[in-house]
Amino acid sequence: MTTTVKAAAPRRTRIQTEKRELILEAALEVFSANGFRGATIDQIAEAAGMSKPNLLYYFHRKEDIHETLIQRLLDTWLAPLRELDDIGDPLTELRSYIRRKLEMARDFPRESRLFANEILQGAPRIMPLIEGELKTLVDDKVAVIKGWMRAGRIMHTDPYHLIFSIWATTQHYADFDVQVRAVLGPDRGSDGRFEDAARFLEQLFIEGLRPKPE
Amino acid sequence: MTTTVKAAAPRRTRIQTEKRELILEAALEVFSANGFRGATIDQIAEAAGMSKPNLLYYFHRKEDIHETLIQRLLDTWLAPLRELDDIGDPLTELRSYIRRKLEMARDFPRESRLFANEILQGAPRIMPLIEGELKTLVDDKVAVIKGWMRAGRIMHTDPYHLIFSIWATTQHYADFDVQVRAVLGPDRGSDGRFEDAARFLEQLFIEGLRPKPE
DNA sequence: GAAAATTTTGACCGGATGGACAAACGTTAG
DNA sequence: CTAACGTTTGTCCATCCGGTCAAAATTTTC
Repeated sequence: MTTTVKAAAPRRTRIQTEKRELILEAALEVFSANGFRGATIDQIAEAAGMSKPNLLYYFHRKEDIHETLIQRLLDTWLAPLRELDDIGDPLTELRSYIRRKLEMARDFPRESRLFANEILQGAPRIMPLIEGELKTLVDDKVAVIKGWMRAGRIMHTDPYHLIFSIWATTQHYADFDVQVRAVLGPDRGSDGRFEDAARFLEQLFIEGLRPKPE
Repeated sequence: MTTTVKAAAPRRTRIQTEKRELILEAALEVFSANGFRGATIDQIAEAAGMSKPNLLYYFHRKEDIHETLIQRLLDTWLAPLRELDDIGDPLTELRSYIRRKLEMARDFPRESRLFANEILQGAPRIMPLIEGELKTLVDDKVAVIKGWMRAGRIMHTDPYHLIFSIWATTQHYADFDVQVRAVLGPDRGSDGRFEDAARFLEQLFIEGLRPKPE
């Protein structure tokens, strides 16, 4: 009963589960700040409060840590888009999608940067996921958006580029955080920045910039 | 006459000028694809068609190459924003700014990625430039945009976030190119992608998504 | 509480990488 | 022709880094 022939889930002790989690947390910090190549096992080990050989007891190779991290990431990352639903008002749906995505940039900036780092370098380690899972999901949601357009419920434009623009604008606040902060100055704290951004993006996507006739 | 007391521009032979240019071109390729840490002097030397010690004859340290590259980059990079002008129709001005910025993403993707890499890692090497030159320019243009808003010539929103959103959406096509390509599929070549993007962004920024009443 | 299994550590290895250097090789000016 | 200067190369070094290994320390199991 406890043994299966194929791909049994690795049996893990309490310590293994805890330590692996500790390592992944530390690795997220280090990878997102330095990229895969820029991060060293020693750095991760130190951030996790253990020796390098000890870390390598839990993850045999540096790449294994990275891979685990990325695999988890993508689920979290695509969750907001998965929620985009055909029922309800299209503009409201899109507005909430933008808000959710912006909240992810605020609450998980390290995950965003990890992803950005990976894509920037040509996605060497996650190309299959991009071409598979991600593309499928996008195609799916594009169909929904096209439906809205055909019904005249939102403007008629390119749905792919609409999704890209939402990704770009929201992730910008995580990936380019230092630049945003430097330009805005220290006046507004993190909360204020994201409030302003949310307000702005909502208006941009719904109304655009052309002034309404009185 | 040929000697000045302070900081004389380095006197360079013809060969030096040529070879330095060759190295910078090669380094742009390698740095933008691998990040600073991920790039090796050997790779750059090979891409430039010379031996490592020979390369080090022209640039003493890896960082020197990177620094030179980044310094040049910022000028090119901010040129489109510099052109944003108070004269002329605001919507037209913004439209051309977006188009120019998108053209830069298309024509100089390596520069875009070099910049993105640097910011992603916390801008360790160019923080002063961001807080100085870049911020000053942005503040300047924000004033212009605010004028337009006060005059009711464009919608009233946050001008800083407007600029961020233009940066984000346009640079996305350079920095996340592999993802964009993977999602769109191979149907449309580079030209088609950028045409579609330009059309979409123009509509988004000017009109937004809310359908016009008939 | 002893045997078995798991976890931790220190020492070590081989290859990559940034950089130094002196010697050799051109090139040019007098 | 040759001295001076600029350019190129082969060799070498120290450090870093990913990863191994055997032995010690600890925890779990019976």
